[in-house]
Amino acid sequence: MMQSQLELRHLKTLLALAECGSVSQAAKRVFLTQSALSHQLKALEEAYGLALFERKTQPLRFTPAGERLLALARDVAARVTQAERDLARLREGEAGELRIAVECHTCFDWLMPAMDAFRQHWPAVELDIVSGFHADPVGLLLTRRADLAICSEAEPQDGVVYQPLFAYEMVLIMAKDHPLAAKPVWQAGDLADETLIHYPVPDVMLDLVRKVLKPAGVNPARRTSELTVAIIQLVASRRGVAAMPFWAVKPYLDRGYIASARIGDAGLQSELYAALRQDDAELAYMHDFLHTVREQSFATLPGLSVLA
Amino acid sequence: MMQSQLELRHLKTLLALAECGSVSQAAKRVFLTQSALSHQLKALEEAYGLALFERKTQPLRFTPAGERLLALARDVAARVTQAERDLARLREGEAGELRIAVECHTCFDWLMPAMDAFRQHWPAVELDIVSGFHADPVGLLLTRRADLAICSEAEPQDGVVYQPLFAYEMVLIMAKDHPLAAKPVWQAGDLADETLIHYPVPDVMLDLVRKVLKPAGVNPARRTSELTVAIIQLVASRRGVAAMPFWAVKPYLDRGYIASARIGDAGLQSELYAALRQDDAELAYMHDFLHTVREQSFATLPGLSVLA
DNA sequence: CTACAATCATGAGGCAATTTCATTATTTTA
DNA sequence: TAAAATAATGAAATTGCCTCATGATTGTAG
Repeated sequence: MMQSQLELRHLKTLLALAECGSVSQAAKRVFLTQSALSHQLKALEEAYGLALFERKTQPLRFTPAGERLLALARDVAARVTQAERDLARLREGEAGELRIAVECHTCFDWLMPAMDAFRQHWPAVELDIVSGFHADPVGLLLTRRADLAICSEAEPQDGVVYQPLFAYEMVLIMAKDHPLAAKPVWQAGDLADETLIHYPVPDVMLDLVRKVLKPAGVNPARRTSELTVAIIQLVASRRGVAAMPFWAVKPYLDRGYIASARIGDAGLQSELYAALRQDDAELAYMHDFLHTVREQSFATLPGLSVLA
Repeated sequence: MMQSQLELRHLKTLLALAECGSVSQAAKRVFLTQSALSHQLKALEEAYGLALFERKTQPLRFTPAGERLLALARDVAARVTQAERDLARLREGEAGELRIAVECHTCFDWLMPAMDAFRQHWPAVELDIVSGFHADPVGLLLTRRADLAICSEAEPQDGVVYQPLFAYEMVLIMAKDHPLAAKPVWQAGDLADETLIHYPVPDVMLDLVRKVLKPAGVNPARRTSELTVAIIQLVASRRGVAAMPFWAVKPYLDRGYIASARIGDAGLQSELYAALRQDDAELAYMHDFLHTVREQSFATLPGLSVLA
């Protein structure tokens, strides 16, 4: 007994498990196999001679013992993170500059909370948003008008490195009484006679157009709006359909304002990357910002998946 | 960079290092080799890109970065210990009985603080001391009049297990103006014409008599006293010499009240073990008590060494 | 109710991280 | 200044963790 010593790795596993509710999902979160986590948890339970979870349920439930260890994990993880931030500041100093270029409207939903959290930890880093929806946010990086760019593809470019943030599914939303509202999966052709409502940005920045409609030669009517809530309202009022991140529309779906459908049989997967200048790639506050974004986003947005 | 993830193992190493002041001593404390710790610390420093210690000094000093990690270690270690205690209570319940048989007078010096700390953590465990200085404390165990016995030797016995506590050196103390006060090492023969002052216990419980004088056939005059301070006073008043644990007399040596000498060329090493009934050997509160004793003792008594 | 999909458990085997060993370098002490 | 103690280093060895492959179990759809 007590053969395997408790390690931070175990606590991180517990945190992932609590967030994901299943061993296999948690495994993806910590970049290990389901098997690895299963072994790890079994070892933990044997070490303490206590059941830590009830596995027969979905999502799995923690026993009181499991809850106690989970509380330790939350507590310790926060302290470790804080200590490592302090070390990074000792190494690189407190100050820096972080101007963020954003090309997607919905990004603000997760960007704002992340920036708020980051500001607490790095008060001396100058945070800024480079607004205006540029077709080429990476260009801003190289011309030093921004230090970090959010983008949906990692096109290799000299002097630029890409850090994966997360992936999610874009769903099609429509009025609840739309004739095709019951159809669980829409194909490109189903959109031919619809009005597509989207943000006022170039087509290359619209995943639905770029990855689905254009390849299929489908070209529906268009209408634009700046605000997410406005788009939702237009959709609910049968003025058209829109493609939105699942996490952005889930609250409206839950309340029954609108209906949603998968786009194509496999669904339309979107990815988000952060682009940085190679020189900045090792800066601690950059890493910490990206870490904060992932942590905040996974904790608050439903349906996210990890991105290698 | 950041190749090796921080683990609790590293934090434990830091704690040992802070307590011992040297890598090789710390290595003994955590039951690893000096080399292992050296590699470990180097990896830590490389992972954070920071020097954590100044090695050119004795005892070694922590840099600000090292201090920060050390603070994390103290903080986290305490929380982990507390959580594991809670788990143990979930597993085995809060209550229990812990009657301690003690055969050595000085033991009370470290036993009392340890019992105080333990009482905080296990309020429902009935703590008691079985007093009277029995020649056979292990007998009390088997007759169930005690649950734990402190003893200086681990004589194998059926149904009894021994847990090492710590080891220390017994030194000879004498008046500062004693003719042999400058002699750094005393041999058995040097005691022939002295008066030996000791606690009123059987000879088998006096390491000096049992391990040194008897084998050499030396039989000095005797005098007894119950109290450590009284013995110190008698020694300082040139009424005789005494053998005492180094940690018990260090304060008096530092203040110059008495002088001390090593007993025999290798010194007289004493060891302390806790004896338990085999049935009780897995009880969490027993383990925790032993752990508390070691922790408290190493933290407060000078010159202790670990015991396999 | 059965079949399929998803999740979890388990044992064997591979591999990488950590430890030990052996040695050299450095610092402290006598 | 020599000797003793402590620390660093590289290579070898061990340990332990992870992955793979597979079987068991649970949940779900037809």
